[in-house]
Amino acid sequence: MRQLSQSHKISFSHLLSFPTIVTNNNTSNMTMGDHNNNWGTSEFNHHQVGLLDVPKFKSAQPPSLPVSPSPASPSSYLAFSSAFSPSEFFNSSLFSPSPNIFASPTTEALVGQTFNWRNGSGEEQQRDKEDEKNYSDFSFQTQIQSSSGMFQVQEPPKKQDIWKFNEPSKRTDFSSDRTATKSEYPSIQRFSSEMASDKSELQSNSVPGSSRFDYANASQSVREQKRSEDGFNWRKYGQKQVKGSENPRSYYKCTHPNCSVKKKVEMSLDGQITEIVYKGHHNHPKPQSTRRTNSQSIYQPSSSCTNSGISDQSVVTLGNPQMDHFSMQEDSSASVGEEELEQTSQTSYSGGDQDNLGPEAKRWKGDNENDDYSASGSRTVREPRVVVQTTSEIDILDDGFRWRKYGQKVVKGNPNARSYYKCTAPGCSVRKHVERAAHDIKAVITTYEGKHNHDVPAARGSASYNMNRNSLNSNISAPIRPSAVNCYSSSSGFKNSLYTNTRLPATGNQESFSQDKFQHPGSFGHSALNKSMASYTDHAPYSDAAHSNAKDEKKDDSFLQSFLSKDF
DNA sequence: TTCCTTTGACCAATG
DNA sequence: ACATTGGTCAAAGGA
Repeated sequence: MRQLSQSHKISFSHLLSFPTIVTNNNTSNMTMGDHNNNWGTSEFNHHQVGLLDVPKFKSAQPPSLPVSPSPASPSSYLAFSSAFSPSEFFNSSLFSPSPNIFASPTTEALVGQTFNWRNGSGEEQQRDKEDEKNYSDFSFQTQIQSSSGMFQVQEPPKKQDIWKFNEPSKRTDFSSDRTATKSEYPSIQRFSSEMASDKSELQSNSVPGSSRFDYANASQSVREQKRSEDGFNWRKYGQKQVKGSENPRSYYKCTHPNCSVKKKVEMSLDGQITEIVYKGHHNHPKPQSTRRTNSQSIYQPSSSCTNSGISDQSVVTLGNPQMDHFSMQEDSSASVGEEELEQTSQTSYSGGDQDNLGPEAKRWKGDNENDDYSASGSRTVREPRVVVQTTSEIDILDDGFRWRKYGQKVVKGNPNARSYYKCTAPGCSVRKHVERAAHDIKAVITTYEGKHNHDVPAARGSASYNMNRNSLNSNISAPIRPSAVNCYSSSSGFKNSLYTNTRLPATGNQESFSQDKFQHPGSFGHSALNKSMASYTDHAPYSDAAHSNAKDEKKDDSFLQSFLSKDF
């Protein structure tokens, strides 16, 4: 582990000194034969590696949890504009994948983004409500690509009243050394909350180039820093190495008296929170935040950060530079008050098929079924009924289209969750799902269904956006644009493409359409950084995918319905 | 002194 | 009943 962590060590300046780290440094060493496929392969080593750490950490400290995000300014992170793509960086050999934190291969780089999110400080509930209507419009906008929010209405987890919040890419490591100090973690958490705490502050800080971090102010009181992004104070009471994951799991209790809310957090070795599971509901208001005055000092959001507010009921995932994943869930049944809707989760089942719950989840489920905690003796009386999940529209670098995640599940034969995405273009019913191959975490299987009825969207704000749109012709809008398409899934009609051993699915896919890319560079806001040499050899199957839209739509609906009703 | 994290040990749930 | 695994406790130590 430590060796692994060492391998991740890289200084921030070093990072910046390699702003155009070439993708696909690794060549595929996995053959499609592993899947009985003869698909074109491209290297894909997707992972959620924490990025860019600030050089503040205890040397030689093991990455015990909670690994503390360094108090780097988000702007430092956000400042990764087109000049530097973290995803590209991740493609470099400087990073190795974290096998167990492969949350979503489709949630790639989101750099230099602009956030719009709901504000959530307690005293601003009124404004929250006003903002609420805009909440669905929550969006990430990036200089390279953009994301807009989505809602995902999920049925309550079957036989499960825990909130499981999976944050595949909770944060970004700003430090070069993963061995961050514990005080840094709250910092990053605060970033999330503080981003939410005051829109005006953030906006005022949203000055281009203001990617400055006030380190002096970062070292404020420990207690303050220990407040999590959800606005509550937590006390860690345990840490455990769980099976099946190299990421240790930390257990936290709410420090408020008589409050038995717990959460467990899994964090990858590189410091990224890969999963947060909440249990119970707070029986108290969120602690009065004093961070507001500190927010600016702690983080000076860069220009790419604007803020429309984050609700206290939301959990902000400041993610992985490859993925900014904003997730929010609301417990419609919460009775403590809206302020108590802080518990959010993205149902992401880590394992098991039954109810999509792994043993671990079942344990907590069982606890909740009993409505009490054996340890604390206090009771949890509220259960989430309807979960509304807001996730950023996810821009998929790999194929140029924008995708919205609408589901995730673990399927038989593969412990890795399969992410389901739908093209966000209006009227476009193309879907795809992505999963990491069971046998090789470096391999990602992407399965497409349907045909895009639109051009490849260029990155919003991209100078070439219009050019791209104008230049794209119908031929370019070939059904789908994965790099490798192999076969139909007999059951779903999905078409499979397999990316293997590539750091980014993006590169492989894009490369597969390299000609398009060159002809229409605007199609890929980050294309300049893509130097993937992966080749795509077989487009033919796409013609098979060119079903009629009507057919696809029908299939979409049925699929989605069945999917949601069955698994969500 | 207080509060927190760390961490090994213990307990309980699960298969 | 047993082994495995996850969850929690609590002493020790740090900030």
